[in-house]
Amino acid sequence: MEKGWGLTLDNSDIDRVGFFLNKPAGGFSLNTPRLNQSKENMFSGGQFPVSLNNFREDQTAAHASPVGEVDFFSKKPNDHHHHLHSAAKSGALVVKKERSTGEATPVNGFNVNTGLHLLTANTGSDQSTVDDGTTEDNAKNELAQLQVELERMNAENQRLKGMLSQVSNNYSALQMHIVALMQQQQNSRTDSTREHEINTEGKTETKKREGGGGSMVPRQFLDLGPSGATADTDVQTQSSSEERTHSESPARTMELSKNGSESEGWVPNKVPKLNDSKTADQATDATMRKARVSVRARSEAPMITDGCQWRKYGQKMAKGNPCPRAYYRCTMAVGCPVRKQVQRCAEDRTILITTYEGNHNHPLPPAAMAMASTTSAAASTLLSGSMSSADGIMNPNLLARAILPCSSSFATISASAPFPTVTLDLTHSTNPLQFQRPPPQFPVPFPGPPPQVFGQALYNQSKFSGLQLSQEMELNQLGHHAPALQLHQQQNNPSYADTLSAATAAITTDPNFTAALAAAISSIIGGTHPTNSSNNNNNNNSNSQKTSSFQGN
DNA sequence: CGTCTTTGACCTGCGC
DNA sequence: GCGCAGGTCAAAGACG
Repeated sequence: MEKGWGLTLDNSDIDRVGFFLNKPAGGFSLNTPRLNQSKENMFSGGQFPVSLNNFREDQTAAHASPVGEVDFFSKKPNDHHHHLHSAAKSGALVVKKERSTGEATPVNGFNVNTGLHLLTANTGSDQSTVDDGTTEDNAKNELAQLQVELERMNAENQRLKGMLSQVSNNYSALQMHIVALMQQQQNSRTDSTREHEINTEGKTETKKREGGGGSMVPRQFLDLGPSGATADTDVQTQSSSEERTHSESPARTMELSKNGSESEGWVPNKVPKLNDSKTADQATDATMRKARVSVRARSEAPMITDGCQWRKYGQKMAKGNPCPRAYYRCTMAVGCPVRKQVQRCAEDRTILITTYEGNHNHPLPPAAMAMASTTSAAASTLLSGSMSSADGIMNPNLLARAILPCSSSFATISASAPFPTVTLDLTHSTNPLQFQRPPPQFPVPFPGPPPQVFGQALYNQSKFSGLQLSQEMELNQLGHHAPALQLHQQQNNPSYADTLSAATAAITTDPNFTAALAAAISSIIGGTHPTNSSNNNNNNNSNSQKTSSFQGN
């Protein structure tokens, strides 16, 4: 099994990345390194920057000096009066009114701040006439109330955090969907042109499209992933899929071989084990494995730890690379179709190229959730971005936009491969202009908002890549107002930019962080549906059974 | 003893 | 048809 890997992809890292880099949009500022269950972290995260921070400070002060507080009430009546009066002047009177009207104290910063003033605002010289006995009880009650409020706010904060995450997920999914729909619309307008392209590039493509559902090839994947697209897979497309696979392979493989970096990845040119005896369902299983996600990251370890259990089932010497290519399959469940290939880069052997394929058909531990959603999410989103035709293959640029709205410096779509492949390159230095890697085959502009972790971390770099203008333009085109807000935040808020810079530096210098980011990116590709694996499980349950013979070793 | 890795053999598709 | 390359299988060995 995996042991001693240098890269780890655990959820904590993902969360750290995600919240640190991405979440502040929408007024929230979840820049706490770890938003776990710690109350202090919860509040210091700044979700309620004014009221809660003050509240915590107040409470801390109250706890830190309880004696002084007691002395204040019992031994120094003058001061007592003085403080109470000051507090009343600064708003303590409101607290008393609230208590007099009921137990349900509204949670807002004003009230909390009022409590603070009660304890700290003692600079005045006025005398108070408030009753001592009731005041002491009130203070204790108030403290208890504040503690209750604190707990309640914690719960609320947790709930909001979850809601925010859900909203982010939904937003990403909707964004993908919009892009897909727009592309579909555009495809219908440029159908004739595309036909010409298809005839030019793929000698058998047109024939396949004519032959029974060939145009729906990408749609086959829609039920495989979590993108939320309607599951429209039918058996008709499966045969055509296989047919396409075989017929497209030569030209695309040759084209791919021209790209040095891409050729190092996993570029299969055939569907494994699809013979005549295979059923249509098995063909479906094969097609679901077409879309791939390739991650390039620097690591001295032989393999990145992504939370899943893998079993090595083969190793081969690939042409053009002195480093052997290792083949792994997921062993977390019998019949899980997910496989991955690990190979070191020929030019730079510190770079580890990990290519994932397929969807898990089993629940996954949290640590594996990020990378687990990679393949299925990439597959589904990748292909849902080109729903109605083979444009996902023929027009990789559009496809890339649908999948990875990010800088071309980090993500590329290899449409020359027989199957669409998302390549995430996380090996670059902090200076985005110093990319040693050969230019990506299909640059991926930044059409949409910086999605979650990936976006904000890379968006900063995309600025230097000269892509910002097009990004903004497409932002407007897509009507992504929230991302536009993020953009302005980034531009107008120096601290925000500093945060991004620091994050970028951390990402590019820390291998673990890079790996974590890779996992996060992979999750985001498909909208980061928490139930991704379970969805896939549902979608692939039949597959797992059908492929038992295929997997059964 | 069970699990995993290693590694040579085998299968398949493709180009010539 | 043959050779090449990618991918997979499965027996043998290693390991805990």
